[in-house]
Amino acid sequence: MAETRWLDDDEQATWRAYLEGTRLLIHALDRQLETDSGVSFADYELLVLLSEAPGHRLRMRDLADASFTSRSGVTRAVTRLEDAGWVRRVECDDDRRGMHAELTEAGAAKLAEAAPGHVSAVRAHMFDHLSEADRAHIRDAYTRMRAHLLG
Amino acid sequence: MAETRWLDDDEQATWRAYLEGTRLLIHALDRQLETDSGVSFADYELLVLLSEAPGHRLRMRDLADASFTSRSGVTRAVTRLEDAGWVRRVECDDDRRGMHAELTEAGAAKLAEAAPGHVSAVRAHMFDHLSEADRAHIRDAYTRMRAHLLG
DNA sequence: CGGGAATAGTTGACCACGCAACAATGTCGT
DNA sequence: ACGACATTGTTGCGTGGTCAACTATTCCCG
Repeated sequence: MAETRWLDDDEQATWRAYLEGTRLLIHALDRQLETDSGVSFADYELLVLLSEAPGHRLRMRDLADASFTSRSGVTRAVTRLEDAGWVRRVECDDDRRGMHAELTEAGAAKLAEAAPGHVSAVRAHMFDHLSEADRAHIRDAYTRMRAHLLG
Repeated sequence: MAETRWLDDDEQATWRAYLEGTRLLIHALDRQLETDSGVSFADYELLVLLSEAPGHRLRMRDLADASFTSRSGVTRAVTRLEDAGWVRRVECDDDRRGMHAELTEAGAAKLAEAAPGHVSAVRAHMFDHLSEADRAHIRDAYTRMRAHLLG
């Protein structure tokens, strides 16, 4: 085991700013969505994923993968969204184990209602503070990190 | 209400890469700490904060602020850490409402044991993928975002 | 084919966290 | 000095999440 290479001051500052900024950002977005539209950030993202899928539907499994959460988490989230009337479960006809989660009209409407405020908040809290160069570096860096972590 | 300015493709890509990369990163760090040292990432951060504080102790309130979590969260986390023997509660002598959370010897030892692996993971999953320029942009951008969100 | 292994989704048990309410204590203006 | 108000830490409650176990179904290889 080699000697540990600790973070220098600059790396420390980067790490802390990133962690704390991210925590504050997510919290702010969550509160904005919750108070303005009655949707949590996590649920909002599920609705977005469904809205982008062909036929506005996704297998439970794919929804779990796409949202980077566990399958049981998706099961419960979809039940929640179903109770709210924003999603319905549809059986697969080619796989009798399978279930689709499908966006309802009400779900699409809720998304349309919530989206503008959310996008504004993302701009106000993040993109408005980024230069073109900042954004390019962040995009490329996190794209690499994501690829590495998925590998 | 003005027309919503949606995210363009580049902003979308940035946002998704950042969100997903962050989620994967935190998850990876959490698992590394949990499996190698039996500490959650959240608890690890509390130990770090205490280790950096004068006298290895912090008021509950300050610990909550520094960790960006709620007070009740800190109360329960400290109870958890106390049960593990890594932290002890010490009454304030200048404020009878007050409580200090103080790092124990065992807590310091646990931190010393966990830190190298954690730092290695942070390097492997994040800093190794960042150029000097990437890091500078991320540091500055998130520092601004954090300041804005704290304002 | 047929049967073991893999996969889909759900559920139960458990844990972590936030909010609101609370008692205890401190602070401050008048 | 005293009463209104603020602050501290804890707790009950509700919510949301993971892991492991389970059933039902599908896959695949001998």
